[in-house]
Amino acid sequence: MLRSTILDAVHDGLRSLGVDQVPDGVTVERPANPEHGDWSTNAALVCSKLVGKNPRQLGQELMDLLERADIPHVERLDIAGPGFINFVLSPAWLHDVLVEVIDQGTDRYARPTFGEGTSVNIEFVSSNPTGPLHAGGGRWGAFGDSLARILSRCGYEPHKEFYINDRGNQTVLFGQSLTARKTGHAVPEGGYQGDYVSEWAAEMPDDVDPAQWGIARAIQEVRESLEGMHVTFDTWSSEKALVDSGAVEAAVQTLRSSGHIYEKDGATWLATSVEGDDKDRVIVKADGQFTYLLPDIAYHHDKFNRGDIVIDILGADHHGYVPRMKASMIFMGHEAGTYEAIIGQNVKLVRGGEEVKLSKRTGDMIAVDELIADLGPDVTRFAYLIQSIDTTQTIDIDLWKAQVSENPVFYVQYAHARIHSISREADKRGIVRNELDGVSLATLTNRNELAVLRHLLELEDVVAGAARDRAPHRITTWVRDLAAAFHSFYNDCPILPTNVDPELQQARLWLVEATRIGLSIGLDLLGVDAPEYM
RNA sequence: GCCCUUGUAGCUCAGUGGAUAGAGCGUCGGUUUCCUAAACCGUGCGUCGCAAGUUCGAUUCUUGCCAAGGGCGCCA
Repeated sequence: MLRSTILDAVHDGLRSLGVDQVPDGVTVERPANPEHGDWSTNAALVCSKLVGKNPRQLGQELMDLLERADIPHVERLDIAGPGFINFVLSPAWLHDVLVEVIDQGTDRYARPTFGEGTSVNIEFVSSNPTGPLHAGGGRWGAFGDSLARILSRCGYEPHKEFYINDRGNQTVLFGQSLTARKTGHAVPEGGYQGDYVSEWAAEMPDDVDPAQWGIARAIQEVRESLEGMHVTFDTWSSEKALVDSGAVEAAVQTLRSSGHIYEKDGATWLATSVEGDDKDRVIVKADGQFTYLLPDIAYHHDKFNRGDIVIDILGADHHGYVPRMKASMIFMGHEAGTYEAIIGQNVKLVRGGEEVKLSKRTGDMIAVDELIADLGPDVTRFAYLIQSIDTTQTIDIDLWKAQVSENPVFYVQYAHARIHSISREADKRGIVRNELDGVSLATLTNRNELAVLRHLLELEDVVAGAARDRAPHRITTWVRDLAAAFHSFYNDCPILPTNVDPELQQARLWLVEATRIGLSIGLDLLGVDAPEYM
């Protein structure tokens, strides 16, 4: 990589200027403003104090050395502002990027390797199996599935998992609600009021356990809804099966031998506060029943069989849960940091100018199905993935519906479709793209052409950053930027007309192909279709 | 009271320890005998919530305050 070559040269230069230990803060970065060159280093600013010179002076001396260092593609050096050294490169270095994209293709370009050898278990959605998935829950589906794709691209082996809470009070109430509706009685206190309960009750055969039948019905519904936006799971884990297997008792044994269990007020407590929790937690109540926490501990322990790292994606209302589970996993013998929780902020849904409160129990529902039916899977997923999971999201359904043909998803997809249109038109006109070896990329000098290449160059860093920071929305941002650069290029740089120089035409055809590769990679990571026609 | 997240353009949101803070939508104007106008180009726009600290440099990090949302059960 050219960046590391430049960084090495900077380090060498600093050493010969008397900086023995080059600080970590010395970096080589792409300046935001293209007028500041292609790469830039803050070396003189960071090191000036160490050698007792002012930044401009040190910068000048460093620049003199770098000019003699003969770094490939470097055309010119500038010192600017408080002491930045800017590297202006010949376009040839970006042409190398084009060759790299083409050589490596969709499968191998922008595929970091730092995750190799590590498996990651990602649990997400895991909504209560007592009804359809509401539109807020779709956010976790889109997020989790895309994160898995991104991690996979970085070499990790992701394992996507859905936990079915198919025992406990809620399931009993749900079963009772179904029975009540089926027999024409009132739904019990605290039961489920939604219209779907009546609909499902009508489907329910007479000779079944209502709770278990209802759960299976709900899970089928949730699974199909999520598949409707291309979200799938590798494992659907049953809480009931886990409890029946004796895993809970085994977990208690392990916790007991870890020495963090004690009895108080007739209950059994887990001393999670020694690992950062606010207070200790009850795991077995005075009446002998265990709390929800205990099966959860057993389950999270079990997930380590399917991942070196275990990630939960949880809604903001669960954030208080994280410290107790972190502590519990340490007690269960898992290294600190191998359990990780991503807290996503909630989704607000607005329809007809008013917020719709989502609750299965009261029956106020906008099912994710409904959203997908209105907007289509691509728009729905893109909408969920367009902003950071740390921000509360407001989805105004009327607005998205109205803008269904005029939104960022189509903008990006249109770029991809345009590329295929170019190929089709080239075929029609008998224009053949020659082997890349024989094509002179030096003809690509237009600022829009180079801008496309700069974006392609960024992709590997963007993918790596999205994986490390668990931030799929960075891919969304990148893909929009690449599409914008491509549309500008397309408008400014004709490709197929007869008056285009054949050399340039060939180079542009390859640039178009490289863009196609970039868009395909990005859209695939988001789980959004890359259409050939629009 | 304590904990988590957020506070950036009219709206919805990106972004960054640096050099003039960005995009979409909305406004107004322009571009098609030529590869998809679902596009492009131009136009306006900001005390980056407030205050202090760290730093050569803070919108970005730390602390306090203010505001919004979400949590603080022997519920799950």
